[in-house]
Amino acid sequence: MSDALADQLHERGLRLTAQRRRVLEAVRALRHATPDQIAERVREDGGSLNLTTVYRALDLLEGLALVRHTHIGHGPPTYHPAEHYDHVHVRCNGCGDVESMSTELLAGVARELMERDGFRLDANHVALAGLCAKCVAAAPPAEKE
Amino acid sequence: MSDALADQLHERGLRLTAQRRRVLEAVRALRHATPDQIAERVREDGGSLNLTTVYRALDLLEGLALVRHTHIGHGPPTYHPAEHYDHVHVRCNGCGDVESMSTELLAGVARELMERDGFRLDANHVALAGLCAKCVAAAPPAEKE
DNA sequence: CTGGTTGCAAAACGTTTGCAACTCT
DNA sequence: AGAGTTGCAAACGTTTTGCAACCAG
Repeated sequence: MSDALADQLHERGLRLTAQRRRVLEAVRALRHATPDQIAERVREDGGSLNLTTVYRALDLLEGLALVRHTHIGHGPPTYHPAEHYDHVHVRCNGCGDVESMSTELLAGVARELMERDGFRLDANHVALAGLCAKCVAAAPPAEKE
Repeated sequence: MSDALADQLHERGLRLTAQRRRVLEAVRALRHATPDQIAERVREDGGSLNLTTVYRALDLLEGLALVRHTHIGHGPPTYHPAEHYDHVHVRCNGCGDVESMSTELLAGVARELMERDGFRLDANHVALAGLCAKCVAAAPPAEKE
């Protein structure tokens, strides 16, 4: 089951360590999490884990297509289990709120880019930016980023 | 003319300094530039300018709607004169190439977000990500970010 | 004159790297 | 045993902050 991990590692001569298992578990438990939050979560669960190791594990897990990451605004990237990656993030520059939407939203754009340029859009990799209804209403919006 | 700057500053009780004028000139000359490049440019032109001041001036100029910035990939943001802000950036995660396209590309998405959620899309603020034709062709693409 | 502005040095932030110690297989 | 892996400390690049000196109005 979770030994998609074990198998994929062994195939490549890599090792299954407690840290890697914990990082993957944390990503799956949190759904949306930064490297920092992942480390913290593992520690709350009684594990020990260096931030450096989290970065290396996430890199590895992304290579194995078990996790994916998204850039939302300026901060650190957020990691998702590969199974829950399929949505577009839309972020308000005013209040910082992030909404998840169906990838459907960008289907037309994806098609156009593919047909015209052969470009394969990764609709989930970066969050769309703008101003939500509330922040549009609130006069000259002091945008954050 | 360029004293949209002077006027706007005075209205708010702020001061027109050589540094602020130089930063705005550099942004206009370069069209696409990071804070670092802006500082360098000013120094090449014989001015002196601290990086800290560039950050503060850009913040200010953005507040005055004279410049705007875009996030392209992981690196520092790029600043544009407000007059040349109107295009979408599309970035390949494989080779890092960035293409500028008409904002038209996202017009449909912008309309949908506005109608459905009252969300005002800022189509230019972040670059769309994906893989260009070349990088799609090149086998298992080792994506960079 | 005097409050806005600058430069410098230092801190903050997220991320990466070198290296010795350690551990999975 | 031996290659892969970890943790630590230090370096990195970008951005922010505190503060004294400065200068535009």
